[in-house]
Amino acid sequence: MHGVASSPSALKRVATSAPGGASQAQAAVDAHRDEGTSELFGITELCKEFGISLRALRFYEDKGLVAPRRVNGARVYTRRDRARLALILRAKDIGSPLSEIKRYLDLYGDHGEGRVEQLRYVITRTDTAIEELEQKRSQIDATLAELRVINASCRGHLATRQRSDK
Amino acid sequence: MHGVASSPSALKRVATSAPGGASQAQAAVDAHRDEGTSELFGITELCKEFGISLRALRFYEDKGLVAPRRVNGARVYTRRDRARLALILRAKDIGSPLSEIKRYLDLYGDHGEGRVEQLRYVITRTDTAIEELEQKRSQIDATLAELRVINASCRGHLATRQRSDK
DNA sequence: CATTATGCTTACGTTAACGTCAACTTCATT
DNA sequence: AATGAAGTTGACGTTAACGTAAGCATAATG
Repeated sequence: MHGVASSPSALKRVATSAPGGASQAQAAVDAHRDEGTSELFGITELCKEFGISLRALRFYEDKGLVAPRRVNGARVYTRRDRARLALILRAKDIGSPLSEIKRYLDLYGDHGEGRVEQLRYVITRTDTAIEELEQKRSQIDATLAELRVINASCRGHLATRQRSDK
Repeated sequence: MHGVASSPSALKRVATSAPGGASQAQAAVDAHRDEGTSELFGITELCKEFGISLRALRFYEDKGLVAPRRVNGARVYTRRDRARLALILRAKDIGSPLSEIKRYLDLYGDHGEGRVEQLRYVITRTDTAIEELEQKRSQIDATLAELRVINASCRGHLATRQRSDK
């Protein structure tokens, strides 16, 4: 419950951030307000949508993970910003520290178009990222196996106890 | 590499903490000194065996996770202390915070072994840990899929570039 | 027009799990 | 006696990821 997947809102996020997320009735109601403006988001809007705090989102900005435009000082997020945020949170749920996430985003980031050097960079970067994730995955598998053994063993002992307690 | 099982020495620990750990030749040499005393360990001894720092072990003591005896102020660990430490580190690798580990150990505490309540605790704890890890695993799988798509796409573009560059 | 509501920035606080220093004491050798 | 290795206890530093509060500006609303 701690350390690993310590985000209590992971499920909620998956649910609410799905392309067809909020109830369609509500979406229809909102539509007459959002018509044509639905490409821009305010900070609270985005935070509610993803279940994070304002402070957190601003913090991500400080760390250079997102860079919304400003209108009278106020942050205005585009669909791309929203997409980046989604990536950030997914990476976070996986357990990556923000520093790593930044590196990941920096390479994926504003790649105008496929400049050859850029392409090579992205390729090697994703290669190592993939390797790392695969390692992580196998670590998780190993731990899962151990946990299952422990769990089963405990259940066994417990059953024995209860039999002998009769 | 972060968050989950972030201990780089996990494997080493498994290897070096095996009952036949240090080279048997050395063990034989030590034997004439340790004969009958081999049940006690110094702090550096234990730390080396488990690949942790002195500071860390003392820290665990501060947190009440271990309580070695003192001989002239110096810490002296018994086999039971060593066993506790092994448990602590295993739990840590799973991702439990020290506070949780303490609760677990307190339950396990002086009551010899397998008290029913402790068994139940371990079972529910591993149950939730397993669920969390499974979620994380599927998240990783999703990200891996995405990364592979990006990677392949980049390789494709790169190939195209090189053909047209000829 | 006064009150909320919302947002911004700056700055200090917090928790976890140690690392790093400094300043000794104790023990075994040389 | 002196040296060096190993141990001890504070005290302060560090990284990550925010939380909380303070103070100020703007914007919407009764």
